[in-house]
Amino acid sequence: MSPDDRRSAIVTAARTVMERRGIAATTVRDVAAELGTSSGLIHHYYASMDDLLAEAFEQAAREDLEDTLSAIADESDPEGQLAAFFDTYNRSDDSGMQLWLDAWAEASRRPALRRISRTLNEEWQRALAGIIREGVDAGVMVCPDPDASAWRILSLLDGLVLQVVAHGDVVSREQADAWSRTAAESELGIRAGLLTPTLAR
Amino acid sequence: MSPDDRRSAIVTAARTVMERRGIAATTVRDVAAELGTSSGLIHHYYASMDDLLAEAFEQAAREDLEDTLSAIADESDPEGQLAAFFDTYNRSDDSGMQLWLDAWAEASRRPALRRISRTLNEEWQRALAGIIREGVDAGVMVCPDPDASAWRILSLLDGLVLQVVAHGDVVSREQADAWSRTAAESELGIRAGLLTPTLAR
DNA sequence: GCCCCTATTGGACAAATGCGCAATAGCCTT
DNA sequence: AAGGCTATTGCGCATTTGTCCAATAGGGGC
Repeated sequence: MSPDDRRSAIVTAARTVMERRGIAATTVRDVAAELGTSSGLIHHYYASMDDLLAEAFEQAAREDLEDTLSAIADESDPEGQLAAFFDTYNRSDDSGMQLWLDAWAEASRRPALRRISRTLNEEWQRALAGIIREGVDAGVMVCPDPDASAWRILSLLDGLVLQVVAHGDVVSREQADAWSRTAAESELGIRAGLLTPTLAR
Repeated sequence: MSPDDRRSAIVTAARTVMERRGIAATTVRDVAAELGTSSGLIHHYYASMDDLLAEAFEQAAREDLEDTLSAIADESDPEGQLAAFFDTYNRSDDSGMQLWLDAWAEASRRPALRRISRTLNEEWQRALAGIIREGVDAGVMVCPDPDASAWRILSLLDGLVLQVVAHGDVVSREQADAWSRTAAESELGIRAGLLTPTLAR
């Protein structure tokens, strides 16, 4: 197997294990077992476990982001883009959010992870702020501070989904989805119900 | 030292280590060293490390909650109670929030921790929902669904403070504070500026 | 067909961890 | 003063972890 393919296979295996066991609990041997190879091979390609974990998290998280960005790009009007944002965000499964919980908790102690986590969070916020700015320019949204609104909408969504993933039934996935859409409608001064899940319409 | 005092001293030491190293990274030996005793003593009082971590987290988190509850109780009108809620929430330092990040991340893997984390989150939400209901009854707040609003306000606050603690300067503490107060004002239909930090008034 | 380069193996190693246990020390009762 | 109960010690054990390294295999260039 070529070095590039091998590196890619290792990262993929690491992602699989990470989603099952969590970032902190992912071990070299787990990844090797998932690959069906030896643990020494992992270190032949990655200098340290931290490097591998950081790269695996980045790839998984960036993939989710790219999914959302491309779904946004498929829509022409700002309202459609915003709806697509919520659709793709809530379509992703719980394991993706569990990864984020791990990353946020570990961020203050692992510099490599913090940088990646922070950068990706900023990109999510930027994407959202961009939609809002377009909406304001097009006159379909009202927002005095798109950056602040983007942080608020994103943080509310994160905070609600966090409850779903960490605690189960305290808040349901559907409530987290519906409540965050409603809050966004109010935040951006758009018609109530406009952001109802496009799948359900 | 009496058993009760000893148990309490162990939990206090565990909290100190937890705030420094994080929940997952707190070891029996760390706690013993913090206490200046032996590791065997810890196991004489706590059957497992998980039990100790759960109890230490519960104590730390409950203390924060009680602080807020008593600050709320000191206020007579709902608006004052809501302002007190934000005041005490934001007065607590980052280490408290770091504990919550750890707890949320570990919740899905440690049953004892999940139960406590979930229960405490529900108590926070109940306290907030209670204030809102009083406000609605008194005619000073408008809210069709106090439970949902409480979850939204709490989750937004958590989501914003999460950014502060995990990533540093992405969002400032002051922004997290101000933005969440503004959102609450809008959510509950109360006058903008009414929730401005009471300390700053 | 031979040889070298590197991907790959499989285990060694030290450090760290939770937990248990036999021995000790210190206090309270009698 | 004696004795017993228990808090406390200090170490040992088994396990798990990241990391490293000498040995092997296998394939592509001469």
